[in-house]
Amino acid sequence: MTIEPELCRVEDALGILVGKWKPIILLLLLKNGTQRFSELKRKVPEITQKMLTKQLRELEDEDIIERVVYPQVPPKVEYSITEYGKSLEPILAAMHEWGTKHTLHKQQKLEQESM
Amino acid sequence: MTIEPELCRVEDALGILVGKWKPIILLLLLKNGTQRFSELKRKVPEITQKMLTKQLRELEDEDIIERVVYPQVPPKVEYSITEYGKSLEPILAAMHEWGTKHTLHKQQKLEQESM
DNA sequence: CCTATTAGTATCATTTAGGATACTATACTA
DNA sequence: TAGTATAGTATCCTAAATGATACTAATAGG
Repeated sequence: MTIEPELCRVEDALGILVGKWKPIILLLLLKNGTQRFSELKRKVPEITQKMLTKQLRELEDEDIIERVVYPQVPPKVEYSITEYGKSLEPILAAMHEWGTKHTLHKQQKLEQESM
Repeated sequence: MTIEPELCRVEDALGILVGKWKPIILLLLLKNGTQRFSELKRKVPEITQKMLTKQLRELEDEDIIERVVYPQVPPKVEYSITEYGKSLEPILAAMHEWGTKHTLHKQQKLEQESM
């Protein structure tokens, strides 16, 4: 296996996770299931509507999440992780595990430096 | 476990992998071991020296790679993955695996749409 | 009739990432 | 003595991501 195709596959996965708000959106949906636009907005107040919409659309375009519009007024739109999207969980789990170790690693480094 | 610390850990890992050239640099070093600056440059000709330097420095700052300078002229600097950096491999592997499936998924989607 | 509600868009501004190009030091070689 | 090689810096510029703010439609409730 040369490096090139391997790189592409890695970057495919990375491309889907990258975006200032995508990880938290995915974690929220994975954890709490189907949620309305306004619920997500409420749980991540720092995000602007424009950004929330944009990140949701991008995830939807990749079939990671599903968008269901109810024909009501005021509008109701629900988002949920697709079965396919759930396949990202091992990656997120691996990152979470690594990140936890990394936090320790950084702390130890700081302690060393201060001695 | 609330979402916040979980998110931070995920973003720590993500932050280290994100950067236009970081994945390929890591894959090259993981695959081929210690390499000089110029070797990396040769294998990734599209990258500018400035960017290569920058990405290498960022990886070094996180202890993912190690930089060894030989006091020679012309200069010789070797880069290698640290033991700690090797712990990123499961993440890269998970991404690679996922990306491979994702490529298939996209192909199937295209075929469906063209029917 | 006025107001709140929801899930957005539209427009503009700012920030961050990335790129192009030129420059450097110093020893070795032709 | 001019040219080459290496691992960078410095400066300027462009493009992409993100943010702030204001706006919309249509209905229900007071």
